[in-house]
Amino acid sequence: MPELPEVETIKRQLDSKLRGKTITAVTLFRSGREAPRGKRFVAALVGKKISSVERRAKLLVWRFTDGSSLIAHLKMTGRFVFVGKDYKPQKHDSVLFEFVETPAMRSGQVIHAPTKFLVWSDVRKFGFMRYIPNSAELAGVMACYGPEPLEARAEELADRLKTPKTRMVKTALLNQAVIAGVGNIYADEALHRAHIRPSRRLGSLTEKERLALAKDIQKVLCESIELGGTSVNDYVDARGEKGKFLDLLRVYGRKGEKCRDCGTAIKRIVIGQRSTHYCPKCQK
DNA sequence: AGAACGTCTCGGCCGC
DNA sequence: TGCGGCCGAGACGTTC
Repeated sequence: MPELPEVETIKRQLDSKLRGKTITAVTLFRSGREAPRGKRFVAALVGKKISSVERRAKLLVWRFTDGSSLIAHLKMTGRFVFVGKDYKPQKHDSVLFEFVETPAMRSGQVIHAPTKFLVWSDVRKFGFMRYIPNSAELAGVMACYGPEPLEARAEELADRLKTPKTRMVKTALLNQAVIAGVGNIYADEALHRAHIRPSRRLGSLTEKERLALAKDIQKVLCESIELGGTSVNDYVDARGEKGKFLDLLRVYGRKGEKCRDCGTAIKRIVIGQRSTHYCPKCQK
């Protein structure tokens, strides 16, 4: 599923196409967790004008001009994809949004002239959308997350990797309250770059190692964003295109293949029920 | 059959 | 004995 670089890619596409537009229709194809209390969800959104689309951790945030917002989490297989006017809903689609540039008024009637269609689909239905009525409530949701790795200084990120001393570093990286937005792929990739084994306990890391890891987290995320993220299985961006970072992965999904640095076979273990990949020679 | 890019909840264990 | 912290297991649909 999308991690920070993939969500960031989608965020940029949504922001560039939806900023300033108004939602004119929301169609639900099935009930589900992604659209709690369907009618109210639709009623809350229709007529809202988007001031910007932002990202926090792996959440997408549509900010509306009236201070309310819509948050969306793609989890493993959620997707926002722009579609054409004659698009036929597919099996796992659940919501279709229609937008107009500016709602034209004539004799007190809103003239519907849709210019954009966006579909939300989710094969596994883990993802969700939630309408947030005011900025205070939104702030509450955001407060659950640790610092944004591309906004915080590396030193600040490194400091968050000190405790609890007995926690495995991989487990800490996956915890969104520690650092926001890092998921399974980029945790493994950053640890390889920093030459640190995923099973190391935080208490065993030197200050130098923590700082190196923090900087490698920032680097790998930036590099992936440049290439539109990583598509392992399902991920596509809002244009329906795959990310191109897959070929640059050094360990994730490369069990048995040679380490690009030393030629040793990449190992796969399980930590915190997540598959974890590392080079037994390069990572101490 | 087993695993999949995320996260939540629950139960058990450890240590103060 | 009580409680917080932490960890692992299981759950959430579906696909390949």
